Order: sequence, then C-alpha cells, then structure tokens
Amino acid sequence: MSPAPEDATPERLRTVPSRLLAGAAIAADRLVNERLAAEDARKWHYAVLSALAETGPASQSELSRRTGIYRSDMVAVLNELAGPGFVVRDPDPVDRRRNVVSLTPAGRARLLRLDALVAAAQQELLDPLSPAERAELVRLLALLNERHRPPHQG
Amino acid sequence: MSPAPEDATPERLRTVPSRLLAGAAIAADRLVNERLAAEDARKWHYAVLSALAETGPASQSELSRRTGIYRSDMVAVLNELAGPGFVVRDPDPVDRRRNVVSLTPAGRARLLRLDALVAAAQQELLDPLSPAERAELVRLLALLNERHRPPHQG
DNA sequence: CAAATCTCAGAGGGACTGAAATTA
DNA sequence: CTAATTTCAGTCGCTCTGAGATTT
Repeated sequence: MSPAPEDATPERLRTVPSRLLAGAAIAADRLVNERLAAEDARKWHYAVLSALAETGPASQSELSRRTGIYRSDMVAVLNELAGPGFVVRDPDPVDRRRNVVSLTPAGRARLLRLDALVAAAQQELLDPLSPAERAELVRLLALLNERHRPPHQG
Repeated sequence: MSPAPEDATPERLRTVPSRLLAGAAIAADRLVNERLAAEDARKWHYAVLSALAETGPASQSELSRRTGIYRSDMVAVLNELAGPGFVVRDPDPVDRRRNVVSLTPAGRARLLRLDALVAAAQQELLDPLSPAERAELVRLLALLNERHRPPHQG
C-alpha cells in the first residue's frame, strides 16, 4: 500500500543518499537485533566473537581496532561476553597493561549460532534485491566505507 | 593507507550488508551535520522546511508522516524553527486540535541555503562513486526503504 | 463513547569524550 | 618524561514509548 498523498515524502528528500542510507541502516539494525534477541545477543557480541575466532586471542584495544567498537564500550561488551563464559580475560604476562581476551569452547559454539541468525537477518533485509543487485550494493557500500573512515580513537 | 594487519576487519564482518549500511550511514550523517552546522541547522530542519515548501502549510502530524520524524520529536524541531522565525504555528480554525505550520519568507530563504549545504554533503559522500554507481546506489537503497517500512506511529 | 492531535517526560541503545590508574 | 592500555563517568543525538489534555 503506497502512502496517502498527504503523507508523501517531499520530492527533495526522496532521493537524498544520506537519508536513504539512514533509513536502510535503521531497518537493517532492527532486523539484526530482532534475530539476535532470540539468543540474548547483540551485534557487538557477534563482531567480537568473529574477531577472536578468526585471529585468536587479542588485547581489548586490538579488538577495538578490528571491530570498530570504541575502547570504552568494549569494556561493557566483554563483560557481557565473559559473564556467560563465552570469553575469558587474562592479564598479559609480557605487557601487564593488557588483558588477553580468548574465546572459550562455549564462545565458539555461540558464534556458530549467531552466524546463522545474522545470515538470516541479511537474507530478510536483502529480500527485495536480486543476487546481482545484492552484490552490487555490497560493493558500493564497501567503497563508501573505505574512503570515509571513522574518526581517530584517542 | 590500509590498516595494519593487526587492525584488519574480520572476514566474517567485512561484507555483512547491515554493517556496511551502518558505517556508510554514520559517515553520511557526519558529513551532513558538519555542513549544516555552518548555518546552525540540523537535518530535521531541512526535512521540515522541504515538506512545507513543496506542499504548503500542514499540521504537525502531517509533517510527521511526511518527514518520518516522530510526532514527539516534531515538537522540539518546530520550536527550533519557530524561534528564529523560519516557521509559524497558528491554531487551525477548522479543527482546534491542530496547529497549522507555515513557512515564512525567512524560512524559504533558509531552505535555499540548506539545499546547497545538503547537496555539497551528498557530493562529498558519493565522491568515490561514478555517476552511474551513484544512481544505482540510490535505486537499491530506495528499494530497501520501500519494503522495510518504519513501525507504526502511535 | 472512540479516535486524533499536541505536548512532555523519559527509556534505550549507539557514538563519542575526558580523565584516572597502571604499566611500558 | 611520553605513550599505550583498561576502565569509568558522562554527554549528545536519535528512535521510540506512554500518557495527559484537548478536541472531534
């Protein structure tokens, strides 16, 4: 059902890329969060577990750089993951400023479940697009992400 | 400069559409806000002024539906626009629950300035893409926005 | 009576800042 | 000394909820 004429989006706004991006990002986040809620998880959990699974134990600041999560927020995310035992934090013997964060077997199992939930959310999100269109969208978005880097941490 | 190997994004995350959308949306919002800050404006101002310019005076709830701004937030946005005299709020004589919001000449002039700032931000955002790629991105994002509608108001 | 409009007060999560404490 | 790491406390803007007052 298309909106009543009185509720139509103004012509000026209808094709503004920043607005379309914001709308799509909100829908995407909603879908991902809804799916992950089935496992009491949040998207940051998935990001951190992925980083640990792919390159092994890491310090919190390294995880921060890999996932894009701010160092201050990483603390809370790791608390949430360490509570149920998905990761462990140990002091680094060679640099005692650092914690070494490692994946537990339970964490590895959880990552597999989250993999499925995240994939399902992407599927639902991209449902209106053909396979070729999905690939093209990802390619274009990756280009934008490449050139517009987030601000420096610190 | 590409990131050091220790800061590389995990393979699993690199092409997840919801993540790419979030990153691009954040960059886009930052660019738009930086530009609009030159006129002490926010993107919502642009949305409301556009709606009023294109279809004339409207009630607050109609503006809400047209722009996607929540009815509760619309109150604050209109306060910000009415303060400097860009819009006026008058009680609707035919339905006294409503306010009729109208553009002033100052508001019309401001919209023209914001038009230029918003356009410049989009230009900068899409700089890495060719004209054909920009059009395709907008088309794909519009498709996603069409099917994944925001939740009902109220 | 139900429904719509405007308004306010606030929750919830996300991005981000600043600074303190510790260690290199 | 400077610089990096972890942590905490808190700001700011955005989406969204709920409810009260008024009017249709």
